This record gives sequence, C-alpha cells and structure tokens, in this order.
Amino acid sequence: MNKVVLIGRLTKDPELKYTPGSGTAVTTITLAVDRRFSKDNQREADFIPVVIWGKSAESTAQYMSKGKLMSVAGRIQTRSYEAKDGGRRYVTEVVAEEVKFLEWGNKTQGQNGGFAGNDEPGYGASFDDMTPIDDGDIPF
Amino acid sequence: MNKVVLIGRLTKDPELKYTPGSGTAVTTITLAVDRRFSKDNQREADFIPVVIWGKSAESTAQYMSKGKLMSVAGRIQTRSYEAKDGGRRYVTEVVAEEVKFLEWGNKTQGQNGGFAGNDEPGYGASFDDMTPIDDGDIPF
Amino acid sequence: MNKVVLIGRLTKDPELKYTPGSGTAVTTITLAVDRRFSKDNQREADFIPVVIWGKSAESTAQYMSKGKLMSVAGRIQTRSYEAKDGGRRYVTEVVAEEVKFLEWGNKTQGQNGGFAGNDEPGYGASFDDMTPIDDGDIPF
Amino acid sequence: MNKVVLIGRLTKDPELKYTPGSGTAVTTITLAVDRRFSKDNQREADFIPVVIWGKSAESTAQYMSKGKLMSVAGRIQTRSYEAKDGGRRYVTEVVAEEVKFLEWGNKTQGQNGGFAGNDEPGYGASFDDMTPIDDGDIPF
DNA sequence: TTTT
DNA sequence: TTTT
Repeated sequence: MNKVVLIGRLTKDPELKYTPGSGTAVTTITLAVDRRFSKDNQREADFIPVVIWGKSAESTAQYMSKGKLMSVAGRIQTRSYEAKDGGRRYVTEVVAEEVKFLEWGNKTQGQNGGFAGNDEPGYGASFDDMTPIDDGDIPF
Repeated sequence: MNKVVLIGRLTKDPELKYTPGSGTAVTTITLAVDRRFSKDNQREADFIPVVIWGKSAESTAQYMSKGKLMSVAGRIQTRSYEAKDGGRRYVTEVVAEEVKFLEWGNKTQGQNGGFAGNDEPGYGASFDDMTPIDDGDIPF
Repeated sequence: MNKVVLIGRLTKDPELKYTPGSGTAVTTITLAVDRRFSKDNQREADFIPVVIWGKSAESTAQYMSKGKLMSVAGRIQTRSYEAKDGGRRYVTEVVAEEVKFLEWGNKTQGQNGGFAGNDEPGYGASFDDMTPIDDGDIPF
Repeated sequence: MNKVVLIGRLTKDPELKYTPGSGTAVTTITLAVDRRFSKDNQREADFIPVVIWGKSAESTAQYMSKGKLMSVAGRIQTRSYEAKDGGRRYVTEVVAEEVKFLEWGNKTQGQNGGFAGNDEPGYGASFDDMTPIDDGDIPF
C-alpha cells in the first residue's frame, strides 16, 4: 500500500519532455503544499517533486502554470542515480496516478486563459488515463 | 492537503534518538513498500524514509525490528541540508502521524517476542499520540 | 487505519447547528464527487454525507454555499438510529478532520463574496483546529 | 478525488456471488475498523461495508474469513434502492480498488490454513487486477 | 545502504 | 446484524 494525496501550487511552469525510447510524455513539477502548523506563525510549505506520465503530462503542460492550484493522487517512488561527483544520490518523489486542475491558466494564454472551460473558474478537470508506461527513465 | 498511507517492512532495526534540545524521542526508519506492477516480473519495492516522533518513536523502537510489517499514515515533508562537500542536499521523507504494528517482535526478544500481547500474533496496535513537537531538528 | 480524502461540490447550502449539550458547532453537508469512469459517458457523481465539527463547521457555514468546491480529509464513521417506522437505519458518513475551501462565496454575500480574501479567487484556506468534541450526538 | 484507505477485520466470512448479467465475481464484506479515540475508554469500531469486484472478490472469499485483518484502498460510492416498505434507502459503501491480506486463513481450511504461503504468517498479498466491471448491480 |  |  502506497498512497499519496496532495493539493498544492506549481513552483514553476511545467516542462514537458518525451522519453528517448518510446516517446512517452512526462512532466516533472514541484508542488508547494502549505503546512498546517508552523513553528512560528509564518507561512511554511513543503516542496514536493511530482512526476506525471502520459496524457496527463501533456494536459498539465497545457493547462497549468506557475502558481496554479492542482491536486495529485499517486504513490511515492524512490530511485537513485549517479551524481556528477561520482556519489550516489537518492530521490524520493511522487508519481501521479490522477491529477485535477483546481485553477486554470497557461502563461502563454495570459493569466486567465483563452480556452474553453475557462469561463467556469475553478470548475476543475480530471485526467486519469495515466498508466505509467515506465519504459524508460525520466529523461532529465 | 498532504496525506500519505504506507504499508511496508522495516529494512533495518529502528534506532531511537532524542533531540538535543527538548529531548523529544525520534526514530527514523526506512519502509520497503512493494510495488504493484514491475517492468519485468521480479519483485520490486520503494524504500521510503519515515520519521516518527514522540511516544510512537519509542513504541516503534521497542516493538519493531528489521523485516516486520507496519503501516504509517502521515505527510510528506521536504527539507534540505548542507552536505560535507558543501553542496545542498534535498530530502523528501514521510513524517508519521499514526502508526500501526501489523507484525510484532523485537530482535532482542527473539523472533517472536517475549512480551504481553505477542500471544495474539498480528493483533495490531495503534499509536497516535504523536503531536510532532518539532522543536529541534532531527539529530542525525 | 481509516482515511478519506474527497474533493467535491456542496449539493446545498450548509446549515450550521449546535449540539444541545455543550453547544458544539456542527454542520452536515453532502459533497457531489465526480466519478472517474462512468458506464456510458454521462457525468456521474457520488453524493457523500460529511459531518464537520467545531470551528470548521462555522467556517464552512460562513464561506461555503451550494455548488462551491472544497476538499475534506477525514474518516468514515458508521452509526445507526431508530427510524420513525421503528426499523433500524444504518448510516455511513465522513467525519471531517481537515477542510480546505477551493472556491469561496456565501449565498448571502452574493455569488462572489464581499469579504476579504475573495479578491484572490481559489486562493484556498485550511481549517484544521477540528478536534471532534464528540460530546453529544448530531442534533438532527 | 475520492480516496479511502482502511485496515480492519472482517465481521463475518465473505460470501462470493456473481452478477446475473456477465457473471462478474463480487464479494461484500464489512470491516470492523478500530477508532483511535473513544468517548470513554472502551474499544470502539466503525463497521464499514466494502464491495470487492473481480479476481479480488474471489481471492478474498478464498483466503479471508471472519476476524482476519486486511487492508483496502478504494473509493466511497453512494447508491439508493427501493426498500420493501416502498421507501428509498441510501447506501454509502467503499468500493475496493486494491486489497492486501494481512492475516490468512479460511474457515474451511482450519484456523491457520493449509495452503502454500501460509507458512509465512503475515507475509501479505496484494490483489489489484480489479477493474470494476460495473456491468450490473450488486446481486443482493 | 535495503524488506518478505 | 458486527471484528480482535
């Protein structure tokens, strides 16, 4: 059992890539998720790396941008890679199985859109056809 | 919103520490969580670091050992620290808010126990009095 | 372990009540949660009863209204009561432990508000000081 | 978003049925899930109805029995039906998407088994090939 | 650096 | 109608 649910805001615009092998779409984003209690009273957040595969990777790149709010359901994945200094680095990230856009708007379309569906702010959308075709590694 | 649920096995015996400041108990474990689908058909797992605070940290150290099965509900936390080579390292880990022991047995008690409650194998136990008194940093 | 996360829209305006005993605030709402796959392709939803206690009950009554989007984290609770026909009825509902408002606006304030914070649509807000002071039964 | 995770014990032996239409396997169980805090200090539980479809329905019927511990990940579903007295009844239940057996043993096999895998008590097993082929209604 |  |  390995279940995660997050609601948070993109720390940057998503960047869409494709695996060298099969050309599967993949987007890696970081979600800023507000913490409920903070030591002092200043706003605090966790910055959680999220990998999105397939059609949802493309939707995220198309409809989301820096600062927008979205939810992710998925699982935690760990992997390691060799760093440039020769040392091994261990990565813990969330792999999305379901995403929902809670605010819309891509930078290239202006702050608030220019596409159908945007008239209903916060309407939300689900993309879940996301069988992680884990055929290659993340290309970055 | 930041919610995680895991069921997995300890990769090593838990090691209990106390924060230098307030002496709060803290245990860091790694859970091996089986993946549902693997590329080929060999067994695969994610190795997820989990931090447990307070009374639950002590219970985990007391009742759990390498290989035992437990569940954790909590949240994902990110932090960074300065590595010995001067570079910044980013850590993503789970902070437990609720733990449940699905198998019992501490190494020092033999494989299958030697304490009350062990007669009922797999009975389970919850420890949830785990207000993360985040008063210092993790002492390691 | 008993964990639930929902994102959905209120099917009606929330109605705030107080327990006869200790006067604890309580709101019961129904969330319409879209299903991901439907038999045919028409929109389908589950209508999930949610009980909210304490300060969050008051916040929900104040800031939410029919059609607004919110998230709830909590647990499933079952209870039974005697129906008017003498038969026993069994109720399964969600008890909120954390709520987040993903869209704002109370009916009495017009569709889009009239209170601070509304300028940032979809900004979101968390209320989690929700120790369920389960001192009486739900007064309805 | 509609996510549920439960760990609990079967209140009765599971009973396997097949839909009249396509003959899909389906099992309905009730899980007794311990509450974390109770008013007084007596043990309390929620009794949560869970519907399991497909191959997992068959596995549950085969390997689980009254009192055994299992985990379920899934979603909350609501439906209504006409009662014998003509009134409408509303049902809220969990539909399993993933099940894991935390204790083994089918009644017909004796308390502790008689099948391979049972030698390793609490080893656990996942069944997740559970595309809910929602082709008919639950046949009971 | 990994568990059954 | 409930489990350990």
